[in-house]
Parts: sequence; structure tokens; C-alpha cells
Amino acid sequence: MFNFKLMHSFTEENYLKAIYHLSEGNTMAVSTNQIAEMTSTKAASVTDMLKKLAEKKLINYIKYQGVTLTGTGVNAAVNIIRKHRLWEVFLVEKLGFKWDEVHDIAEELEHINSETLINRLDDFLGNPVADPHGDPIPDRSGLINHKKLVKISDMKPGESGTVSGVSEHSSVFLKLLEKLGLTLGTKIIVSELIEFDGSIMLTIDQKTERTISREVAKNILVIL
Amino acid sequence: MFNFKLMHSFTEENYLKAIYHLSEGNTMAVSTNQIAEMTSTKAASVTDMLKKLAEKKLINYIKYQGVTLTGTGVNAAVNIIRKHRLWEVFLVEKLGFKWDEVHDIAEELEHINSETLINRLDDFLGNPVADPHGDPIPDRSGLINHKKLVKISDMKPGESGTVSGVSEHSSVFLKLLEKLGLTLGTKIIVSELIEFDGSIMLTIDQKTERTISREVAKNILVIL
DNA sequence: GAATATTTTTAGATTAATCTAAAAAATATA
DNA sequence: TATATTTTTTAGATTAATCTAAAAATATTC
Repeated sequence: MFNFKLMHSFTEENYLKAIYHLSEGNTMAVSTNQIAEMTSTKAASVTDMLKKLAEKKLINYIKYQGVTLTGTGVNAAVNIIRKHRLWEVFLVEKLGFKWDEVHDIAEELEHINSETLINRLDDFLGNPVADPHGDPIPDRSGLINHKKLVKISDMKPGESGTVSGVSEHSSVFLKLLEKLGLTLGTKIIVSELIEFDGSIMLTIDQKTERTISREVAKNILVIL
Repeated sequence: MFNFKLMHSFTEENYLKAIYHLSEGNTMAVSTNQIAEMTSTKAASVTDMLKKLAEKKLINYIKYQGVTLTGTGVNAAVNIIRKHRLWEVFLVEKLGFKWDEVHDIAEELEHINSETLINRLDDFLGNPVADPHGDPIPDRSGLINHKKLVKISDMKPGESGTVSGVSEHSSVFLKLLEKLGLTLGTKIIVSELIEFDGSIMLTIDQKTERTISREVAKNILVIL
């Protein structure tokens, strides 16, 4: 259960989210510059905010050593991500937006403060487990069901799987995937690795044959 | 069509909305103190903001003379109200909130900025013409279909009508109406005016007989 | 391990929105 | 109409979030 009834400002929430995303995957502390880059601010501004978040016990912060989220900080961040992803599902499933159109609007909606609202939205949507990009939706207690996903670029020839996520969320990339017929749920088989440039030949949905660049392959995640 | 692509801050929007609501009904300019009261700020803060809004040509402001909205200002205010009311419909119709629970959440949602979002929400909801309290929802060009509503307190004995709106939106009042069986759509007949205290005896839905105070009657709006 | 480069923090300003207290203008009252 | 009261504005501060420029700490390179 989310036990932080204290309100955090819009801006504080964005910093928490940035720190959370930056620490996903790696166990290291997150640096000031990384946060500055992700939040499109300057390092000096980040330092100021880090002091404030540390004061509020949302992060562990030692000067010059980077930051990690505290338990409370993780809870806050996960709650924002839950809201973001549920709103994305709403926008796509109920309002007919495309998967490349929802990010900015969800970025605003994620800051709406009402636990009741978000839990009712969750129920209304049928308690979805993933957002339109395949990212898992934390449940109301903050638990995240991480699926084991593999980059197409890490697959061996002959292996097959189902497209289930992306690690690049830009509209340009998502539109490309649509054009290539590589949306979520698509079944693929890696037929060949092209040694020359590292590009990868796929069989898509048992019919189409298509070559994708290594750069594209790195950003498509598959369940084997 | 709304032709103000310029963004207004959360705060500016709240001032515009306050001025709009305060000028509804009366043709007079709105005073600094009225705005301060409605926005829960001090008069000095209001003066500062009025200068800013005048600078942006959203209001007509003459020192010591109060303010009126300009055309652009009205458009901006109406757009916010449209968003507020559509979100209220969503909360009640789709998420199962009660009519006395939606105001605060809609107050946050109304500031989400996306014309596409709100137009799609409008369609998703079936282009409703009124919010859960009976207030009219401006269409996407900003037009408001004002219905001729009469206060129960202004009705004569023998007159009948359908409850179609309220002029008091507090949760306390709305809950009371529910308890009294006087929700939107309820048919009433004024059976008697009690001279002693001005209270009014009603027949509700052709069966229940009930007396309501003049204070309550003043805040219930009816279509004859 | 000293010199250089990079990163991070501090210091001092800026902007938006607010406040209190005092001054100015408008309104009400005697 | 002169005085008192109320309303509104100005003046000067405060808070949150940001910035630039300079200083301090850490990391890299020779």
C-alpha cells in the first residue's frame, strides 16, 4: 500500500520518476548530470532539488556521490508510473489514440492526485498488466510483474518469440515499428544474422520476410 | 473554434474561471475582493494577477474599476469549463463516482492541455449536453446551450417540473438532495407554500409528499 | 602521482505567485 | 460636504524552481 499521504509537487514527482527510471537495471547511484539530462534542466538546479528531496527522505544523497531512492521514494515513483501507464491504456483503449501519441498527455495526467480515481480507472480498464508499449503496470500495492524480455539483437538464428515491449519510446521509433509490422503481439523468427552490418533477418507472423538494422533490433523486446 | 494556442498557467486559468463564474448572470464588472474570495487569495495577489492578465489581453482592467473578460478571455474560461464538466461526466458515468465526489478531481483534470484529448473524451462520452449537476457543457466551438431553469422557490403552488440543476454544488448539499430523493430527473409538483417560514411542500415523483426549506428550494433548479 | 578534464556544488540572480503592511482611491455615513 | 469606512493598489518580502558563472571535488590521463 502507498503510505505517503504527503503531497509532492509536480516538479518533485518528475525528479523522483527520473531517478527511478535512471536506476532501473543498474544498481549504481544516479548522477546529477544524468538527472539534469533526463529532466532537461541544469546540474545546478538538480543539486538544489536533490537537497530538498533528501530533506524529505525521498532519496539517499551524499554530495558528489549521486543518489538512490529510499523506500518512500520508490513508492512515490512507482505510484506515478502506475498512473502514467494506466492513463496510457485509457487513451489507447478507450479514446482511440495510437501508441505513439499518448506519452505527452499521460505525462500530464500522471500528476493528478487521487488514489480513488486511479483505482477506479484501473478497474474500469480491466486491471491491465501492461501499457500500450508493453511496460508493466504496478498494481495498487506497488508490485511490478517484470517479464523476462529479450532484445531481438540478442537472439540467435532459429529462435522465435512474440514482440512484447520496446526500450525506445519515441514517436518516430514507434511509427517505424508500425510500418514494419512489428507491433506488440507480433510473432517473429530470427532467420539470419547479416555479418556485414549486424542487421537481422526476420520472419514476421509466419509470412513476411524482413531485415531490420541492429539499432532497431536492440530496441525491440521479445518473449521467447 | 478556440483560437488561443498560447498556454496559460494553472493559476491564470483559475483566475479566468473565477472571473467567468463571477460575471455569470450579472453584467457588472467583477471586483478584486470577489476574485480574492473565490480563489482563496488576498486582494493584493489578485491585483498582481489582474495586471498580468490585462497585459495578455485576457481581461479588461481599469484600476479600482473591476474587470471583465475579453473575447479571448471568455474563450479560455469556457474551454476550461468544458473540460471540467466533461471530466465530471466521465467520473460519474464511467468510473462510478457520485455527483458529490467529482468536483475536486475535475478541478485538477480541467487543466490538462490537449484539444484532441478533450474532443475524443467528448465523443467517448456521447457528446453529453450537461454535467452530473445539470450544468451545460460548452461544445467544441465554445457554444453553451443555456436551458431556462427556475428555482423551486420561485414556483407557484400547482406548478410542476423536472429537477434539472442546482445552484449550490457543495457535497453537503448534494448528499442532502439524494437523501430527499431530489436528484436530477425527478418530477416534482409544488403542492403548498407554508406561509409561516416560507418552506415548500412538494409531491415527488407522484408519490412522496415532502416539505423543504426555502433555503433548499432556492438552490434547486427545475425545467417547467 | 601530478596535471588536466569533468562533474558537482555553491553563490548570487531571476521569475511566478504569493503574502503583510501601508498608502491611495472610492464609497458610505453623519 | 466632511469624515469615516471599505476597497484596492503599491511597496517590499518570501518561497519554489530555475538559471549562469565560479569554486570545489572527483576522475582521467600522461
